[in-house]
Order: sequence, then C-alpha cells, then structure tokens
Amino acid sequence: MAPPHHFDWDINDNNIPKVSEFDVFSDWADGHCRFVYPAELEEAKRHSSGWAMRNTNNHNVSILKKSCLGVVVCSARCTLDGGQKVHLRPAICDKARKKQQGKPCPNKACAGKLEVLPCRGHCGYPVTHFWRHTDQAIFFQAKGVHDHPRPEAKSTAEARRSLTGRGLSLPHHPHHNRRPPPRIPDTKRNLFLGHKLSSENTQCPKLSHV
DNA sequence: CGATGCGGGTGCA
DNA sequence: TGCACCCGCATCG
Repeated sequence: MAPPHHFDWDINDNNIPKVSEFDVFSDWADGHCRFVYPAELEEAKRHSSGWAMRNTNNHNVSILKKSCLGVVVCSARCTLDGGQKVHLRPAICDKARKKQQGKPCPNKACAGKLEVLPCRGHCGYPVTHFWRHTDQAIFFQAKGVHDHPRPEAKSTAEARRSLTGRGLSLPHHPHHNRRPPPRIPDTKRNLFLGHKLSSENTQCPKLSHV
C-alpha cells in the first residue's frame, strides 16, 4: 500500500532506510528538517553547523546529540558602523563561554557588555541536532526553530581567537589577571517561559503548563 | 586554549 | 523512559 518513501525515516528508527540520494550540506539548518549526507563528506563527519552547537549526553552510543547555545550579543544592543548588530559565536566550552560573558562589546564606541542570548527554539529549550552514522551515509535531523539571529561563522570566530592572543595586547603573561568585581549572576536557571511562544512550533509534544 | 566526543550521574515529567 | 544538563576525562589542532 504505502509507497516506498526513501526519506521517510526518523533518526531514532531501528533500521534506517537505504540511501538513494544525498543532500547538499546545509550549514544553518533550521526548523524540523532531516538530511542525508555522504559518509565521506567532511562537514558531515565533523557534525559541523553554522549554529553554535554543543555536544549533549543523550546516553545513546549510536546517535550524537547536540544543542544550540544561542548567540552572543551586546547588552546595549548597539549597532556597528556597518549598520549591523553584534552577533558573536558562543564558545562551545562552558568555561570559555563564561569568560566571554561580561567582556566589553567589540564596538569601540559602545559601553555594553557581551551576553549570551540562549536558544529557546524548541519548546522553550535549545534547538537540537542529531547525527547518526551508517556505512553508507550520515543522517542528520534537527528539532526546533532558532529564535535568535545567527552567530558569526566558525571560521570568523577562530580568526578572532588567534587574533586576540597575538595581534594586540600583551603576550601571555604567566601571572594571573582577570577577576574584576563582577561576579556574573549566572543567568543559567532562567526559563521564564510565557515570553513569546507564538512561533509556529511544528513539533512540540505536549507543552501543558506555562 | 578551546572544539569535540564520551559517558557517569542528577533532577524532572 | 525521555530529556535537559552538570562535570570531568581525553583527543586534537
């Protein structure tokens, strides 16, 4: 009866279908989407994405899961000379990300501080990406719609990193340093929902209380 | 240093 | 069970 839709699969299926065709790699995958990439595609093997995704433990050896860290913005929401906004890439490493927050806005003419705009695109939680490898292909599936602007590309962030260490300021000094006064209140435990859940949440299970 | 993966372990539906 | 997430360990560029 049901015709063989070779793309009718879910990342959690016990037996994923044979692949007939591959998709062109998609950085910035958004929304509930699924793609199939060649097993030898570097981008796919690296599980890369334009979004800042961090590995999350889903206790499943066959499926790699990642969740979005959002984007780093200026607390003053300033506008750069080019008329653009500050949309930096959140550090994937927790420690590095904490160090990012509170740093002065890259805009010289701005007194704002950098802060993380968390992703709440999947039922109030960060958008998630799933990667699964088979002999013939690499399957990708995303859940949620990013509710924040795109962070700068990974390459741009890397360039910035290698720049801030040598180009300016003093060389690595063995002495400790930073430890101003701000104790960074750590707005981790936020979750003040009921903010703006009006988006077309395509696949949110129940979402009862708010 | 930090990007990435892994997996033990916790707290909630 | 499923999910979000904290934490340390390890590899690699």
